[in-house]
Amino acid sequence: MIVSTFNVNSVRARAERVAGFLAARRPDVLCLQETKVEDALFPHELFGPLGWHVRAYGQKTWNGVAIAVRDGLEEKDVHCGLAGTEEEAGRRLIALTVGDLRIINVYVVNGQEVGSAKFEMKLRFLAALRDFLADEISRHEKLIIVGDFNIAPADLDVHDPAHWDGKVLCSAEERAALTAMKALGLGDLFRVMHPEAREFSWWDYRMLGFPKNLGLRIDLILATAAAAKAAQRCWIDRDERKGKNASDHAPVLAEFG
Amino acid sequence: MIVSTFNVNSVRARAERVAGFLAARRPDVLCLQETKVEDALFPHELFGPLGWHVRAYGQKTWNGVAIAVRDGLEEKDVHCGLAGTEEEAGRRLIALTVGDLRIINVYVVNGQEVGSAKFEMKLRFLAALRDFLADEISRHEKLIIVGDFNIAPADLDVHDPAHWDGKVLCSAEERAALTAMKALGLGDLFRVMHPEAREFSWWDYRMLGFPKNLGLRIDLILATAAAAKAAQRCWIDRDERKGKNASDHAPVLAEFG
DNA sequence: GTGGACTTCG
DNA sequence: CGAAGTCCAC
Repeated sequence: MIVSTFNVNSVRARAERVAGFLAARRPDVLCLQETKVEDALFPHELFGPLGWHVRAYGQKTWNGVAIAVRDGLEEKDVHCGLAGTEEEAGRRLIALTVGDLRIINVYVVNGQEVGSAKFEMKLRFLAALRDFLADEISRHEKLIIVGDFNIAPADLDVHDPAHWDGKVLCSAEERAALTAMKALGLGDLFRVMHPEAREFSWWDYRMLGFPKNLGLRIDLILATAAAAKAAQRCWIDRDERKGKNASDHAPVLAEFG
Repeated sequence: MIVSTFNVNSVRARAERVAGFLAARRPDVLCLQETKVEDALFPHELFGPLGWHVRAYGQKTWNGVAIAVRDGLEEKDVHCGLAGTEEEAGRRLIALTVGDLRIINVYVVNGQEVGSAKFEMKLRFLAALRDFLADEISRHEKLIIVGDFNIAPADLDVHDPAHWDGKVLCSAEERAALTAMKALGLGDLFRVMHPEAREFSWWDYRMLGFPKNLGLRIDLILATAAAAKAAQRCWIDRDERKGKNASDHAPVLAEFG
């Protein structure tokens, strides 16, 4: 089974790209972030004819997550929202179970700048996410949490560590919050499988970020030991960031046996 | 020689449509209205590779006219602007000569509503245009003035004359102003060649105007006797209004021998 | 640099 | 309905 995470930066603006990705990679489960659309307007007509059905949890303008599940597979225990964070942070989490795999899809708040009010909000969000995860892990042995974490775990995940040192997405506090989540028993699947690879999943639209490969790896798949044991591959589909009308993120994929 | 007039409703938003039109119809001269772009940002890169060069006279957001001339043909006596109208009406006129044919390209003000301040401004614009034309005609025997006149000359040019009776684009005052221009010795080429045809060149984007054919013929080619004598055909390219990303106007074309 | 919301205009 | 501007976020 292939699970993918993809921050699409508007599912409506990215319609053809997402359709092309589904047709080319045929993930069994596709977790989307930054759908930027309220549920009533979610473009189900994009997914249905291709053979996927979608659980969406979105809002106007910002944020929004969704999970597309390939027809034939059945999802259960769908859960929307991260309690206590939504008033200030919006709709950023959806979870469901396919077979014996619990899948949590999250869009972590960006945090704008270290020390800002939004940065404090990000830390609160990460604390709430850790608590939520602890509970989920206690009830699901085989679990993954995927999405845009807006944190580059280590210097190897940054094109220019000196330039990014201490900045938002790379600060010690954010990395500590991610470490606290991993301490619940989660492994960073791409890094486990590629201990030395300097690959990225996000490149700023500005300043020729992608052509110059000025990227960060902030889109992650964290897996419990039971899920990681089943994992066969984990890779970043860098090609999806190429060309016109691309998102600023590339999808990350993992195959489970 | 084929001359065409086309209100593109933004030359940048219409880039692919305009390129397709040039490739398909290969007009020697293409007069554009509502380019909606200042000259420094005019998309010359759209025309150059296809084999046309452009004289533009535009502004931000509104109005703007341009003339594309096929490479190999040379334009002279380029004239921009209609004196005395620009402060209130913006950039709406450009003229040039190709061979012995004087070509004036105009985007007449819309006028919003009969009796409004903008309607009075439209009448002032039409008066200034008449004076300008009188002078041009005195100096150029073979002359055409093409563009979006925002006037349907007669009831035959209106899908529902009763509904439009007296309204802006169809009022007696506007039609009288057009008649005054024609009185300088200009013929409405499409009407001269198709005395009975009920064809339109503009359909409102709203209320399914095109699917229901709720159109008006407001895009005209007026020709002096010498120019009309050389005219072989005049037609409206209604197909260009079809499909996605179309302008609300169709191009009008004329072939001169 | 790209997207969405809102406003203005036709 | 669909342009472009302004504003805001990332």
